[in-house]
Amino acid sequence: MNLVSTYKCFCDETRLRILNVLKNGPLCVCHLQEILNEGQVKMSKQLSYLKKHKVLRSKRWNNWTIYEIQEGDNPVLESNLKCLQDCSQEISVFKHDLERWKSLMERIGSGEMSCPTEIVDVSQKYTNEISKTVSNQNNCGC
Amino acid sequence: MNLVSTYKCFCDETRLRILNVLKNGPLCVCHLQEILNEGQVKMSKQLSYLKKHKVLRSKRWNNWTIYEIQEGDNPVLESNLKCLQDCSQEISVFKHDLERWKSLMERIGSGEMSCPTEIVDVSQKYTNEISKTVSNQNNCGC
DNA sequence: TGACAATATTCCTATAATAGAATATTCAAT
DNA sequence: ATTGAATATTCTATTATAGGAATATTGTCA
Repeated sequence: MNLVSTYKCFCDETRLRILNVLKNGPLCVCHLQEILNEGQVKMSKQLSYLKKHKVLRSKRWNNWTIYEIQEGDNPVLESNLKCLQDCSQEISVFKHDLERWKSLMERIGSGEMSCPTEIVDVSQKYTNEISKTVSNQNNCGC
Repeated sequence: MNLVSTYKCFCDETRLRILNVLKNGPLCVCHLQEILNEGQVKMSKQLSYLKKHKVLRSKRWNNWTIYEIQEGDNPVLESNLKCLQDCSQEISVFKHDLERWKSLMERIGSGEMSCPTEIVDVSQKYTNEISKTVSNQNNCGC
């Protein structure tokens, strides 16, 4: 069943952490490795797992593979991604990952890293948003 | 992580079928066995799995164990149960299970089965509702 | 071309999950 | 007490999953 396959994507901590980070925008494997502080094999495998199950898609940019969330026609996926959004401030692993995501974005924005232009764009968009004060809302008590 | 444990409850077809049926009201193990047409061990184990993970709760009534959905403080659970609701007319296993649920309810309502009073009540409520025409709405395209 | 960076894959092992057969438990009725 | 119905548990075999080490692939650059 297709439903089962979507839920399986959500029933592993590493995969949830990946999704929690990627909902802010696309990233390369090495970025995710750094943010989650996990090994290369683990990361690569879970990313391809999520890709195989149509939750992520990927593209190549030179040496890098950029992964991003594939939204579209899966309401179960959509609704649970929204739930992750609501949870991310309550669950400490998620919060820490997002903090590391922010500092990575700042580092990328400052130009001290070679990195796909698409990711640089994400970081620029982020740094623009901080200037108008980011508000962290959470309505869901999970 | 607690989230993972909730999602694990949704990533097995049998468990999804159980939840799909139980959202109409409590049932005994033997009813679920009949509706899903599955073995006793399989049913009993999946039910206790869902109970262990706080998705179901159970009570005893004579020889029978009545299982029902334990709603309350888990937004992820709640939101995915709602999604099952929306899906149940699109996914044929779910639809067939609900049809078998209906005919079981009618059989119980007609008094030809010995069965916990609580379940009889469910069947009575259901037969009352048919008289005012049941409407099957689905908004979620999964 | 050779070296190197980023990523993917293969091989292997450990652990978890699923479910059937047989058995045990619980409770009511006789 | 014994039987029988409903349910749970144990034992076991099979399959799935996760992730590390080693290796392969892909693409850049000197």
